[in-house]
Amino acid sequence: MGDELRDLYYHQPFQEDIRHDSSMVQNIHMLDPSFMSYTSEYLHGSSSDYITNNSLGKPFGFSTPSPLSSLKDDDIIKQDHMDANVNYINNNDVVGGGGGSETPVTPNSSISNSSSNGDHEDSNKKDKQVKDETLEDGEDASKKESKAKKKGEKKQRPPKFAFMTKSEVDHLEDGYRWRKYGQKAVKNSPYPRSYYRCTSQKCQVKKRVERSYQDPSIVITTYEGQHNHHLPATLRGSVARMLNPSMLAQPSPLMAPQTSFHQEFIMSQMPQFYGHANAFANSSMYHHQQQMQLPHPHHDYGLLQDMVPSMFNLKQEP
DNA sequence: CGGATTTGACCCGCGC
DNA sequence: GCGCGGGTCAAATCCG
Repeated sequence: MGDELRDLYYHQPFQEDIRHDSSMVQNIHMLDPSFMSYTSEYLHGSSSDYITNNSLGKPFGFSTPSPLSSLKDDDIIKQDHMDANVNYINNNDVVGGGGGSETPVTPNSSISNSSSNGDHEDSNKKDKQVKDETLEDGEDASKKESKAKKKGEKKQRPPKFAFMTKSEVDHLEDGYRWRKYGQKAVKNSPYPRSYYRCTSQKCQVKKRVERSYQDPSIVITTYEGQHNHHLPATLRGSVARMLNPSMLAQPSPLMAPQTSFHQEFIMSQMPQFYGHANAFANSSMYHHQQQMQLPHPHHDYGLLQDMVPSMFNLKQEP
């Protein structure tokens, strides 16, 4: 992975809280890139703007519309088909963990620079709000404004990070407070997709939760954006240690405390905003197909940020 | 009563 | 241009 790419990486607000339902959660499967095809705008609308930093990308083989179809409890995820619009970078750092040190985590910066993604969301929201609030005389102007904004460049979206969790509960505790703001039926799936927004003021982080129709025991969670605040005080004590240290602005092991907890990180899905789409569309990594034995939960593969360093690599504001 | 959830309507981007 | 699907809004409703 080139430096220029890494520099563009956002820090990902990933946390996995297995506190309240730890007995039910058996495996945590980091999501495969093709899964992200369910976010049509994400993939289709900005395909060229994203690069998946996915160490396991190529082995994720899903020929059906749902990449989860082949998800198995035996830790193997396959992929034989990927959305041609999406480009994947095979980040060996993730699995090997050896590259983790290359992208040091800067624990405190997630708080100060989170405005980057919030801006996008804010602008999007503003477009709508302005439209609504100025129906009388400002409608034209607002429309023009929003159009002009989109004209030049495609709408940028915050970084996303998705993962699969084997769980009986849809909405996993992750230490933050969320307010549900929508629910939509998922095409070809009996299970709806729920939309959540962080309840913290000015925090634009969202997450989507849906259940795999292929394997209803699997919950797919997609985070979007970065939290610009600490964990809620009431949750910090019990959850903090399990979460991304950068979210807590203090170093703490992410995975280590969970050794007693049976879980598996199977994949990483790291969409990135980066215009190297075509560069990888035909790459061997992109087309490489093979099964990969995923890390066993009992193996010590270190912190998540070691596995997926780019996830925790903050985008630095100039 | 205030905050969270539900749910139908609406907006937007994309493909045909 | 139109239809479809994803995402969001916001009024109504629920609930502690």
